[in-house]
Amino acid sequence: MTIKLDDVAKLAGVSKTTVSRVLNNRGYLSEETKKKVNKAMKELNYQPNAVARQLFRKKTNLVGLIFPTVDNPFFGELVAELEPRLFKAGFKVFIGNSMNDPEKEKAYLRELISNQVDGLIVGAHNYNIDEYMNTNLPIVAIDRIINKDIPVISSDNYQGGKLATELLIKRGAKFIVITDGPLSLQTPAHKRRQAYKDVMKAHGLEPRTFLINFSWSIEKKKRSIEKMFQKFPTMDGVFATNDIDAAMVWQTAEELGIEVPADLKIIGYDSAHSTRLLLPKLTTIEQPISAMAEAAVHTLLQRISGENIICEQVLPVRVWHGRSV
Amino acid sequence: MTIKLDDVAKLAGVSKTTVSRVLNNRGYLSEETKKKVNKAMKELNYQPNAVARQLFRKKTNLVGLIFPTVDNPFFGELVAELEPRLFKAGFKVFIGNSMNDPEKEKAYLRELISNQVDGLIVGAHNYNIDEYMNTNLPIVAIDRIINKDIPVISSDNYQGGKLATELLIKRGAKFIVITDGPLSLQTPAHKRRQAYKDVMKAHGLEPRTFLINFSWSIEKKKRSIEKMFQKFPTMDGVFATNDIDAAMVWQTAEELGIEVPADLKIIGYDSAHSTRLLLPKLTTIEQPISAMAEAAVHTLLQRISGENIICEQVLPVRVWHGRSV
DNA sequence: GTGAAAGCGCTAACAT
DNA sequence: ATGTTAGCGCTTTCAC
Repeated sequence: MTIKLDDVAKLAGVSKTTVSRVLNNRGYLSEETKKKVNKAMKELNYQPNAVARQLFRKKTNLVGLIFPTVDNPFFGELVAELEPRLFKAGFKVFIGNSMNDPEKEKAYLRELISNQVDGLIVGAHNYNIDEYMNTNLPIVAIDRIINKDIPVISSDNYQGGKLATELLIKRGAKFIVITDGPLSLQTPAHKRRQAYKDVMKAHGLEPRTFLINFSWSIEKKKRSIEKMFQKFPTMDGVFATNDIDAAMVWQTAEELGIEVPADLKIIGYDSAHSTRLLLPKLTTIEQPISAMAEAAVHTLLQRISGENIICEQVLPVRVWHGRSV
Repeated sequence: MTIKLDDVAKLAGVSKTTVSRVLNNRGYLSEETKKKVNKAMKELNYQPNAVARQLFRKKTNLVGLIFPTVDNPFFGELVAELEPRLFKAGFKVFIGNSMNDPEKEKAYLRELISNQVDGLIVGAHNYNIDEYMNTNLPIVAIDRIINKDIPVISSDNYQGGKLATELLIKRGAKFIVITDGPLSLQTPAHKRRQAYKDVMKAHGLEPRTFLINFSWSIEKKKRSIEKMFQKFPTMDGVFATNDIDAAMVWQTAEELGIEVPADLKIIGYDSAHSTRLLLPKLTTIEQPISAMAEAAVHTLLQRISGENIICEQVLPVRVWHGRSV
């Protein structure tokens, strides 16, 4: 049995109200009473029940995070940057890894709403989900379009795609393939592909897309990449829209005896801290993860406090110069 | 204003009790009533308030996860493996990144207890924290000793340290340095160092430890590693107790013109999925992350359901053969 | 089969 | 300066 307010009150010889007042430091209290109550709380090792408070206050100080998986350097770093900022602002964090499964995402959404979270930060890359529409919960999306009313934080995907493609071309690549997820996902990240196409066309080169789904297993991705090499034997450049895929392309090239960057130039995307530490030689587009987290939390807090600012925030990217291009 | 049970009851023309029964599928109900109520719930888009339920039931179906940071391939993968298993078992997940800050860990612990979590999985590597003692909350620790009553899941750290050291020696290294965190942390991972020492001594070699604290910044780690090379100019082997450090050692060696593995052999530890994808050439000790997550969840669920099994579970490790040794 | 009423632990009017 | 009481949204005895 856990200790509750009433137990403390009885031990201190006062009413529940008084204990509550001490707990919340509200109203008039004599020093003596405060001391008595504090002593009783210590003695019983009293911990207030947050659930009861939440019910009364209709505020939980809980924020839900829905992301594909934390087991990916980009999302891992993003969550690691979000969480302490939210904690500092007084929020605890629920996490849900949707693995890009719409059913799981829906389930999370329901659970989180049911748990009365005060807000949501969503970075999962899913198909349209009605549940987002029927709620006036404060939500912020990262790199994802949910609907017009939900603010989106993203990095400059068009610029990133442009920088990547131009760099490959500048270094002499002509047969450049972009690896990307399905277009059916509504994400600003598709601007990377648009930029790629635009730049290719501007240089009189033919754009080619090869599908690699983010949520495929490692084995399936690996087989797909091998197929890509078969399908495009004269390929001399790859723009992979995330670093893990870029690393797998590089690995496959090595297995096939293809020299990087001499025979094949590879550029990735994301450049999370841990990726840069493990594979600094990978040339890649660096997303400002920390700044994105900052913007997301800032915007969410604004929303929670009632400011109904609708906006899209686009943060700058830059090239991380490794040795793969 | 949110829709509550009472609103549904009114619209359906029944009592709260009946709606609650429909919601929980309990007791006798006529088909007709069920239909009426379900219709009303749909119409109002009713979502039950989990907080109110939690207060009544004294069960939250919430589990807290306390880890240093999800922005590290090992912990990221661990959390990614824990979360879906807990979700499947009906639990939602709170996450707290302690960054090995005891104050933050204490704060999390208090918050989570206050939030009435049903259980805790702790993998943060901290100094002793009293708060763990004064609770009879079901807890499972990963690679960490909290007290005798708390089950520990770990991989076979002694065997890992032995395999690593023996491999370095077998390939001809003689001046082998281990990089490790401070001994003051109570973690079974210290057995890696013990195994290293034992094996070195058995081969008549002198063990040498170089401190690299997990929670140092990248820059500080980098400077430390550079110092290590200065301090031990004849070093020909490094056993890094995590892969990120191993990668940094390798990177520094390259900058200094030292050939790996010819002049310097490096072996890491952890071998998370994403690390293996990014840097498959790193020879390292592979922890069975998925099996550890499975064991942790299984044990926690047992504890939550009241079985008071005290146990230490040690799972096997193996060598990932890259090209750095 | 269905409803009225009490209570989970806490807070805040409204007394006194 | 402190206590009494009602109520947050839900579930569950106990009646009918």
